[in-house]
Amino acid sequence: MSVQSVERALDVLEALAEHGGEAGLSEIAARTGLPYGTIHRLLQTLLARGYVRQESDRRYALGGGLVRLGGVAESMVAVWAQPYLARLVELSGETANLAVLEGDFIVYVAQVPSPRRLRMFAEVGRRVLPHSTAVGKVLLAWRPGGDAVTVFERTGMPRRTPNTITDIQSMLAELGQVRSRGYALDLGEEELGVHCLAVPVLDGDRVVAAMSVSGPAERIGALDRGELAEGMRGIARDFAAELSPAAR
Amino acid sequence: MSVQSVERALDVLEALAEHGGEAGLSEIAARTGLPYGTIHRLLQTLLARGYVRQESDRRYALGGGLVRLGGVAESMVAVWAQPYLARLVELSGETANLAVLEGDFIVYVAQVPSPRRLRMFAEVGRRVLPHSTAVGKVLLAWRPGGDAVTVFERTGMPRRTPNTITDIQSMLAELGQVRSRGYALDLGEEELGVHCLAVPVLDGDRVVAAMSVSGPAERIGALDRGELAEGMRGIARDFAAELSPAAR
DNA sequence: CTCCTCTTTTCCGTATGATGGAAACCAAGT
DNA sequence: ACTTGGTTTCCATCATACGGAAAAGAGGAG
Repeated sequence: MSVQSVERALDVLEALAEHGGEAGLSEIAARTGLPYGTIHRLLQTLLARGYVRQESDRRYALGGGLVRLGGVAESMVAVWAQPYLARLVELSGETANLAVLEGDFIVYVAQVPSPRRLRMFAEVGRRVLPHSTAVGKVLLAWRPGGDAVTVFERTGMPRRTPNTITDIQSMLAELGQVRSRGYALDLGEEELGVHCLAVPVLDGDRVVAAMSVSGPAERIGALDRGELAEGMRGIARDFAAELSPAAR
Repeated sequence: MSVQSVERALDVLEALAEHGGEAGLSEIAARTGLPYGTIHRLLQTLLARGYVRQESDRRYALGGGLVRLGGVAESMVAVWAQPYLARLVELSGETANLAVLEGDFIVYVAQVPSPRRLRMFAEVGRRVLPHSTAVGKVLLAWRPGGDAVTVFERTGMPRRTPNTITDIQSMLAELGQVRSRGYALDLGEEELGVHCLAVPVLDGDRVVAAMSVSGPAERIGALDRGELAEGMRGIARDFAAELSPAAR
């Protein structure tokens, strides 16, 4: 049914990614539980094709080939998302966005703008830090364990507006709340006067993306959050279903 | 030495990417020359792991897993590039950038700013169209055959300034020149008053990235282009050597 | 400088697991 | 209902990946 060596090669790449993109042979062995000889052979193959590179201290790291494939894949996701984002716009009347976590940044990969005259636009491709956005909170709230903490340690939590949450304790509390109520808010924390509401796109219990609607504070404030979030979760679920129909 | 099934799985992924990220089984077979049964089995494996997804019309497409790995890999490249960009700044006195082609967009993945008071800054992560930048020209000039044409067909070539090259014939001539002299210029084609000079980072004869320096027209104009380009090519070569020491 | 330890790389006989041709299946159009 | 083009499944065969263990390197400590 499934090709063992390919699965293992993927295990190796994932182990490498989880180690921050760089690891020694033995660290990979510890993570994957595979014998040294096997890992080494797989790495040689990936190396020859440019999907892994070897540093001077003979540690291994993810290589440029993945950047290429990842880019193509990302542009596809944007296309698939279009109809779902359109539904979000219809539901809320506001601009809808799809964002993913890439490294430590939030990247907006697709958008459908609101039909209103006054509307948000966050150009597709823009990168922002996670702490000041609703999509960022969603993407981190559903991550395993201490992921969020380490991300914030690396990026810091610079103040963007007076409303930005800049201390890690408050943020962790916020993330807990986000998780329990199923959606995240951004009340002018990235830009004053701009509010957002975001929900996760879940594949099983793994978050693969976040969808949000954003617009001027007054209009967003006038909506019934619970109801809106409920509708958005439905759309996010449909989208997730299209992304991985019966995978795993 | 090398694991056959992994190599073939990579062939399949690359074939998919070259087809624009989406293809039927038989199209992949045509490209790779592998038997149907084999490809199908490999695809099932990649499918189960989320690196490929299947559309409702049972065609295959690159999946979300690649976005994740690609993101991690990209953030690594930025780190490795730092010292080389610093050398570029030292050489030119201007801001140095590293950019890659991601889908149809140019993405700036790393930057070291100039020490001058008046300096360029193009925030890392920014996406721009290729036709109006020196890095864009470089990345397309070294691509095989008609790649450049198809990219421009998809993106169009919107006028950014009076200097922007907006017609495809002139652009193809420009790319030929870029290739023959070994570097590309942007003379205020993306933004008036801002000039850039870019060189390719080559792995064998494949472009993996482009490095550029950019600054105010007067200062860039005062430099000896040939000499600067020569120095930059050396740095780009060193960087390429670090990226793939003895690969392929 | 030499020894010792830790990590990476190479080797090779074995049996596991990938292979691919061909047949069944499915969808869509005629 | 039939034909066609593409996709999925099957299975006997043997090429291939496997992994234990030994060799080679790289550092660090004495």
